[in-house]
This record gives sequence, C-alpha cells and structure tokens, in this order.
Amino acid sequence: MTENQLWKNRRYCAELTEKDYNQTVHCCGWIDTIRDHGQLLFMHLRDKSGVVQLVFDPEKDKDLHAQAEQLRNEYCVSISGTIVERVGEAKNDALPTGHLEIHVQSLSVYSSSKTPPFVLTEKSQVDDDSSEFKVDEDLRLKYRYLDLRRTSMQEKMIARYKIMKVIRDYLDEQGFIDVETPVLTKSTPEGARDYLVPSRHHDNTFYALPQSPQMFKQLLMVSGFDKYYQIVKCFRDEDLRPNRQPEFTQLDLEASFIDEAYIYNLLEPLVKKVFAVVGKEISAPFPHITYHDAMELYGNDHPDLRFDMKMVDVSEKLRNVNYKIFNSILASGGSIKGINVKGKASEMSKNMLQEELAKKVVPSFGGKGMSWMKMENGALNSNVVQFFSEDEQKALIESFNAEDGDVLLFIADSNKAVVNDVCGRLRLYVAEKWGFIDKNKIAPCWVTDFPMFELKDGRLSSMHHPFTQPDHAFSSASSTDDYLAVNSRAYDLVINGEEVGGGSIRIHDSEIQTKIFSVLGLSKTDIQEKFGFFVNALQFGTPPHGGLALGMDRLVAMATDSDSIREVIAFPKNRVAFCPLTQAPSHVSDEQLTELKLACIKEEVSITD
RNA sequence: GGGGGCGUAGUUCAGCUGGUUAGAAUGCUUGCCUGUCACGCAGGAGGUCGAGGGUUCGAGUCCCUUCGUCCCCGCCA
Repeated sequence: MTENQLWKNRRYCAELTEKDYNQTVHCCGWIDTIRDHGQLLFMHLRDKSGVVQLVFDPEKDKDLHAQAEQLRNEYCVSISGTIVERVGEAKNDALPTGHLEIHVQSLSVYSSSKTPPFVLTEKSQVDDDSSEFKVDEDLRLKYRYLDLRRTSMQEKMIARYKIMKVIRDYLDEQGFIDVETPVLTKSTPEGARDYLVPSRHHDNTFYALPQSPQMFKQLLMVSGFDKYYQIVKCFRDEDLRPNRQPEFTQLDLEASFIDEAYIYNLLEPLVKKVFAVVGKEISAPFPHITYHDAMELYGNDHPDLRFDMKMVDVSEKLRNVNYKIFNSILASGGSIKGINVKGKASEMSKNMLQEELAKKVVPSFGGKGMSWMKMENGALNSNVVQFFSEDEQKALIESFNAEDGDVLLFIADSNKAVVNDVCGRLRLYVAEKWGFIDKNKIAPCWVTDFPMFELKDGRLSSMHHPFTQPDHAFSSASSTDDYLAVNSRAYDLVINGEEVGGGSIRIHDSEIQTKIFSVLGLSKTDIQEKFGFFVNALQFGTPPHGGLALGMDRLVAMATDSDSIREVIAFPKNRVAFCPLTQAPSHVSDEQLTELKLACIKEEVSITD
C-alpha cells in the first residue's frame, strides 16, 4: 500500500474494538510509554482519541523489534499491525482498549523527539485520577504545544469546542444570526482601560480593541437584524486576577422587541445544554434573587447557592444588649449579622474560633472581630454568653433555628456594608473549609434589580453600563440621592458564586440616553465626541431591545472542573499578561515606532526625595 | 497601586538555630529481564541553590538590592 492509502485507512487508537479482532489496521500517533522486557516490548501509542497497546515480539520479527527498541517517548510514528484479543491476566480493565493490543508488523518514524521538559503521559492517572498535573505553569505555557498534547488538555479543548457548537446550533434554531463586529474600533472613556492600537495612516490617533461589542450590537438592532449573537474576543487592559485574561471570549447576544423574561427563557435551556455536553444536569427555572436580597443574605451580588447558610440580621433582637461591643456598634448606627454553622460544634474548638477565625481570618476580610456561640444541651454557650439576657438568647436561638451542635458566628460593625461584606466572606470561608459545598452541584441564579448608579469617588457612575434602561423612578429623579435610588433593568447570571454573565434591557430613546450621559457628568461636547454616532443612531427608529454576554472561558472552566480559565484557553497569557511561548509583549524596532510617529518614554531614574 | 508566599537536578520537592563532598522521588541514560500496563532489577550522568552586593573564619540558609512567578485586596461600566 502507498502511504496515501494508509492515511486514508487510518484508525484512531482508542476507537478500536472487539469488532476489529484479527483485522490489520493502521494507526498514527505518539509514543506514550515504553515497557521493555528485553524480549517482548510493549508500548502505548497515543493520538487524540486515547491510547492503545503495541506489542513487538523479536521471535516474530527480529529486525522490527530492534527498530522498535530505538523508539523513545513522544516520537511521532505510524504502525501497521494485527488487532489481537488479550487473554486472561493480560487484559487491562483500566484502559478502554485494555482488552486488545496491536501486534505490529511495520513501523515508520515520522520524527523523533527531544526529551520533553515535562512528562506528557497520563498513565499514572489510570490509578489515581485525582492527581493533578504538578508542573510550573510558566513552563507549561512556554511549551504549550506539548502541554496541549496531554490527554486531559485535549479533552478540555474538545469539550470547549463542543460547548461552542451546542450554543451555535441552539441560537441558530432560535433565529439568531452571527454578525462580526470590528476588532479595531473607537476608544470609549467609560469602563475598563482600553488596549490601544496606533494608526499609521492618521497621525497621533489610536484605535481601541473592544472591551465588548456593546454599541455595535445595539446598532445591529437599530438596523433591524432582530436577533444577533457572536462568540467574540474582548479585551480589557485591567490588572490581572487568577480568573482573568487580557483577552477573553464572550458569547454576546442581543434581541429586539423582547423583555427580561425572553432572556431568561432563552438562556436557561442554553446553560442546561452547555452542562449537558459534559454530562451534568441543572434544574430550571433558575431562581431569581434581587441585588438587595443577595447583599443582605449572602453579602455579595454573586451568591453561591450550592449551600444555604443565609446571613441573619439580629440587630433588632439585640437592641438593648449588655455586651459592650455590640451595644456601642448598634448605638452608632451599625448592625450585627450572623451565620449558623450547622452541626460543627465538635469540630470548631474554642481555641480555633478565637485564635484562628476571630483574630486572623476575619481581620483578613476587613472585619474588626468575631463573636461566637455554640448550641449545647439546648442552650447557648460561649465566652460572652453571660452578657446576653435570657430573652435575647432565646431570640437568637429562634432567629438561627439553632439546634444542639450548631455554631453561631457573629460579625458586627458600625458600617453596615462592612458587616455584609465580612459576614459574606466568612460564610464562604467556613463553607469551603468545613465541607458545606457540594462540588458536584451546579447552582445557577439570576440576580436582578440592580441599582442604576453607584457613587465612585463622590461621583455618580453606572453600575452596569450607561446603555442600561433605568426603571420609572428615573424620569422624576433630580438629586444624587434620587438617582442612587433608581434601579436598572439589568440582570446577572450567577453560577456557583461566580458571575458568568450579565446584560440588560437597553435604552431605545435617545433623550433618556442623553440624560444618562449627563447624569454621569459628561458634557454635551463629551457626549458628541465619544458617543455622538451612537446617540444619533438612536434617533432613527430604535426598537426596544436587550441582551446579554456570557463569559465563555469561565463557563467552560466550570463545566470541565478546571481551577483556572487558563486551563481551557489553548494559548493563554500568564498572570502578568505575558506569553512565555511567544515572549509577547515585546519591544519593536525604532523604524516601526517612527512610522507610527511614536516614541517610547524611557524609564527615568528618580533622585528626588 | 497596597500586602503576602515562592525561586535548590530536566521535573516535583526536602534541606533544622549558618558548619565537611547539597539530598529524595521521578525523568534521562547504560546493562539485564518474554505478558507488562506507573513493569521490575542493577549501575551512571545530571546543580553558577534566580541574579548582584553585603555580614561572617564559613551563606542554599542571615541582611540589602534586583529579576521572575503565584496568591489576597484595590481595579475589572
């Protein structure tokens, strides 16, 4: 057979089955492991499907065996041979193809390989699938093409592709079309910092890479496309965090003549389908929680609903308490909240509660302290319980529904926002450390009724973005306090305590849009200069519309149980936005800079005191 | 921008209050081994202890500077 014919008939290693017994097959791939018994020589051959065992027997073909002895890990080869059923002890149940092997008849080496900088085979994970891949991430990124050759990374990339495909198919069924929007676009002042691209044709001007296609997708609604989506790269030049990348992928969508309910009904099946790709089930409809309730009950706007443990406000119950710290905090207008750590009294020692939680953990969250009580033999017990009257103790037991073995943890502060924040963080810390989180559970929810504005450095700023439609209170609002009381028609999709997406019903009235900009402190000239094209567009018969964007990297990471979004991006940047593989970003030549009429400011050595 | 951790063999790590020739596992390599599958057995090679400076009779270890990286907070409409 010619090489060409061989390739046509190529089989994937892990797709061989009992139906192939005694057939001659041809496979291509990489040498995964070698077990040399002096005479008999076993190897695993790996391709994108998995591995299959090769056998070289010197009694059958001495020359071939000698040739095979020269093979090393990661050599790229092709083989032809006979599929043979393994017998008795020789079967390996840990491997999908463990019941067969290939008795090789011919071998050709496409290319040899240097010893790789880290071991690529995942043979050890046959026994222990919990063992994570412990190699420095920068080294993995430097040799990402090898890292991606590993079975688990291939599975993640394939899962990502399948998820994207499921989404495209579903949105197609729903009447959405994919429209591309520019990558070189206009810098906008609101929001995150832009990545800038200098223009060679227009001196001293810059394009910006899009933080999202926000305005373009709204313009597509003005154009009458009715339902748009795009799986698109977005760019934000913000400081990095473990689950953040300078460039990331969003599912961006927008639809006309719709309301919030349409978005919820569209997205819930979509999210279900995404998790179904990896065999995970979610129940719908997703619960809704208002921003206010999320803050009060969970301490943040992205509540983790995989476990209950709601925060309880006991300020009123303790209005006249003798416990001095609580009393003075309440007198200064603060509040007291607590959580009930069910059934952990025996695991949370007094020493741990006071020395670890109260003195180290809570202060690291920004809290001044923590009080605790244990429920034992039907009564509260702690170092401070004597300062609480019988009625107050009874009220606490009722408020928390406390039973024997429970531990109550209290956070008090004169600043109510601090109480929510610290108590919310404590809730997550305790849940993580004492095993309240069911890692197999997927708990989505919609967070709704966000405030339209928030105060930043004493000025009004959009909480979501300035194109979000405010509720009715906006039309009569005039003072800063009025504006802060206005809610928006924004919604966030939160899964397992992570915000995976958000969107809103948009403004389709140019006058309201202009008023929003002016409330945000933009002058008429600013508006015209920054958003003129957009405000103009709204004057030509804009349909009511709204949409949403989903962070696909996070969603795929969650679906594939990956710790970081870097695990589900083929070629990510590291934590400091550097690419160890390509060494980007890099310096450019003076010629390139001159062409762009740019000059680099050299780092100045400051001697000033 | 603020705070913290880490940097020792190709890889993952240990190395105590500073004290001979810096260790382990794994990988690599050589030899032996016919049913292994994380094969086994015996041997070998492999280190400017991130870089620079300082303290000391003596520094992987202590101090300063610097570079790299990871984590927390700010930031991310």
